[in-house]
Amino acid sequence: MWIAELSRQTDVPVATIKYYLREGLLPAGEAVGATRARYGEAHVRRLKLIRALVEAGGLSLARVRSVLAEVDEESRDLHEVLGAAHGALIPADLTASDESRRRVDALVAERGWRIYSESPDRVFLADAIDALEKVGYHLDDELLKIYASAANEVAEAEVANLPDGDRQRTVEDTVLVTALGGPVLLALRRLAQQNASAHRYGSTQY
Amino acid sequence: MWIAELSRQTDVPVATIKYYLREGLLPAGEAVGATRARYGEAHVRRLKLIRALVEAGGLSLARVRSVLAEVDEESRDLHEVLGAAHGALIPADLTASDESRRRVDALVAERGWRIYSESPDRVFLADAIDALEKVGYHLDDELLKIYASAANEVAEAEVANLPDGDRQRTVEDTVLVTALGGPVLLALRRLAQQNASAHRYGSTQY
DNA sequence: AATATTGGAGAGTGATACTCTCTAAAAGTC
DNA sequence: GACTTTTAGAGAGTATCACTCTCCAATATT
Repeated sequence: MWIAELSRQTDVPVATIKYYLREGLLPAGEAVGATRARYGEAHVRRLKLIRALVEAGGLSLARVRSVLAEVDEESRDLHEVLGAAHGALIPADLTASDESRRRVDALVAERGWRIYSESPDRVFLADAIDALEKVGYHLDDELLKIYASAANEVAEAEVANLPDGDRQRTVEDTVLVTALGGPVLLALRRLAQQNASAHRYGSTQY
Repeated sequence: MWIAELSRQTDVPVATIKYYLREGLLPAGEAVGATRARYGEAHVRRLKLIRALVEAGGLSLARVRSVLAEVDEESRDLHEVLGAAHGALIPADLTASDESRRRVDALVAERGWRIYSESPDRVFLADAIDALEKVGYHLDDELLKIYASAANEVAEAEVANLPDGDRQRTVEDTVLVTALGGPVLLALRRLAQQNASAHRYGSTQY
């Protein structure tokens, strides 16, 4: 298919597709002469993945680029790739207090989670805890454990639900579930918070 | 205190404080002569709230502005204000398929959650489900229920943990917990996903 | 009197994600 | 075979966001 058809199938303007090609987010099509290139199903899928991560997942193109680089990484163990793709989903320039890092490490150890010790998510979590403390809200251990157990239930179900497929597909699916499931979970949490606050603070009518 | 002191206490540059004043995110100080104004503890707290929402919560200034408008709304019932402040945390221009809206409504009904029927979170959730479907990943009812139950556990604990305080404080705390607790929950979920995928796909070493 | 700080307003900056314009080459149409 | 349309590729332009800088006259401080 030509670029116009790729644009039609994905609802992404031709100019934007060209921009993604230039930026290396989308592999070039198969050149047919100097001013023509053919695109295939792989391009459709890749383009949908990019748009999903950007629009629904709220990722920057820079972050999408890192994620795609990991998705395409073929030399490593699948589990390693999943970890790396995961890492690419979050900001890289984080600092967190030692106190919070210790709390995170203790939590991971207590739950017996198998996590790379250098996983950026550890630092990210410690940083998020710091942000709460900084604004005067202390996240106590009990609440943290409730978060962890809820997170665990969700994650186990998500990973169990991942369709079997080839390696590329599995990595893509994992990235998608992680990036797009987040908004789902957060929306449900806000709904549940509204319900809980209705019970705590609400008048009778709602 | 003068603006320099406000800047020192909050670690926000004077130029940025002036910008927030101009943008109406921060109320003006008490004018003392033509070129001097005094700021107080309320300004420090407001400024910390803004930075927490922007930096840790990842909100745009426009969204922060709507949230603050709701926080300052004094004429309404507390529970209503909480709902509105909640609504201000999410984008406003959403469209979702009828199919997903129905699934959301059914889920809310099944759980017996007390939610305003026009809550923007319903649409937001339906939209997030659509985004997953669009990319070829079907979120089945069982998984959706697991998300909902995990969200419920977290939300109940969060609301129960909210300190007693005056109305203004309660609204601020709710907004903070909602906005800053999100990253915490998502980070824990990613850690739990890594653990789950270690078990499903992992080699022995990690 | 000399120096420093402030409020206020406008202009400038850097990053991000496109979007538009242009050119020469090629493909399709009559 | 002339004419119209489409394409690849690259550069320039645009819109938004969140600051950040500069300047001024009016105070305060030393």
